[in-house]
Amino acid sequence: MPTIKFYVREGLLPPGRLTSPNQAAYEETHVRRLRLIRALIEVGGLSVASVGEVIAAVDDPERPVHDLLGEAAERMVPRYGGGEEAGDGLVEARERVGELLTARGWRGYPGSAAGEALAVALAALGSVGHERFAEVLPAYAEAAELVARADLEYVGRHVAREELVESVAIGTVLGDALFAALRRLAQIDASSRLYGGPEEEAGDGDRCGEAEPGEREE
Amino acid sequence: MPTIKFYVREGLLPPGRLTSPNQAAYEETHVRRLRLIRALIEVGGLSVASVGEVIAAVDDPERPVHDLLGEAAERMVPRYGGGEEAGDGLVEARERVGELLTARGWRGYPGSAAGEALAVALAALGSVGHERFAEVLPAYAEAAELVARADLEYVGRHVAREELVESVAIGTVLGDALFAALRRLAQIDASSRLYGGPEEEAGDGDRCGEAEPGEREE
DNA sequence: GCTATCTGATAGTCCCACTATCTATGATGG
DNA sequence: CCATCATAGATAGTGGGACTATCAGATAGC
Repeated sequence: MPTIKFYVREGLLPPGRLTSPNQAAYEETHVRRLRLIRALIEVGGLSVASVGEVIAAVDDPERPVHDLLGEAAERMVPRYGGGEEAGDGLVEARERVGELLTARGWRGYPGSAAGEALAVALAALGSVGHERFAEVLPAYAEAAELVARADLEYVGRHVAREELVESVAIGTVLGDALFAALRRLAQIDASSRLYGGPEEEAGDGDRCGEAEPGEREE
Repeated sequence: MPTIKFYVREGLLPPGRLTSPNQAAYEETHVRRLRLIRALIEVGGLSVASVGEVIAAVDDPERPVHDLLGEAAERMVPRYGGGEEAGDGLVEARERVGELLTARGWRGYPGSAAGEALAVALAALGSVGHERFAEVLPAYAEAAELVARADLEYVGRHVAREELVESVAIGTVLGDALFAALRRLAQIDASSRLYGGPEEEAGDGDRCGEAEPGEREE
């Protein structure tokens, strides 16, 4: 409950309608909004400040439907402090990003947050000796297109106009987490298949015992 | 430089070989290790503590090649405090994860960190009114397989045995960032294509001006 | 009327990633 | 040889982020 007050203070959550100077009424939308906030923070790993930006975008009625998805997606590139010692392979990486965009026929400018994030990731890979990793970019891009198509299709099928921005925010952030987890699982499977034991690896979760969640206090 | 000392203290970086009580020699491996650390922290968004675990895994010579990939991948699920008020849709989500695993024929137990992460993400999506998002899981899973295959292929082609764990660590963490960026770009393209203007959107990065990196101090 | 509860505001706590200071030792160079 | 200076190692401090606790003041309900 004190956390809620905190979010209100931070502007993430609108204050409840005051029925009297000391009594506020919270409605359905508040609960919904709070769940959104928690999901973005806990699952998406966003900072409170980032959530604020997302919320602002969600609440802005001015957004044209066009580039709204892109814009919203744009706003939530989480990390990257900037890195002043850029030089490294960043310039090259940016070029590579540009090449990829044209090769794929993707609209979008390499200077966008997403493009820059890609360049940073590529540069980081290069700096640890994995410049060849760029070779798998086509496969990654293919997969990304697959996912993006699925996202769009889902949005078109199930999402009302007025919920568009919120859904994009959710899909972008939680989708990342979702896909990351799936990638992990697919990797586990693939590696077990390639290097692994004869056949059996799967089971009902014998080791580690992930079943008990109680591990943190609040 | 003080940061390096800090990492040494935290056990992320081995101390340099002392040539005399006040002079230490750092070699190639140190630089390499430092770059790995920075990449994991800055691009991968891992905490120092998580990096420590990854490093420990990388340095452990006991790991059998089998399940090493999976194990390493397992170790770096970043987020999720645990959440004691689990109940929600988590139980259902776990079931859904199990179904997905069997449907896909993926080896791996739903109770693994990755499986749990997936369940958490699904539950979060459900809690904000997007339970239908599960419908796109097959597409996501397909994409994840694509990516995982590309990863494995890359590893098989370019990575020596003794660098395996490190490469998996890098690939897992930086690959997430890479793919997230690509997904953003693909989404921007797809949405621009669907809702967007007539044809032109791409360009050479006119707005925002991402070119100047200098924004933080160190 | 009395108390328990809620609002809003202010201040404090805890954790994390660093960063600064301090001391002893030894390098460097005139 | 001796003064200056840099460095290793240890200890303590800083700053930011996300909460959390405390404190009036104002009812709501008994």
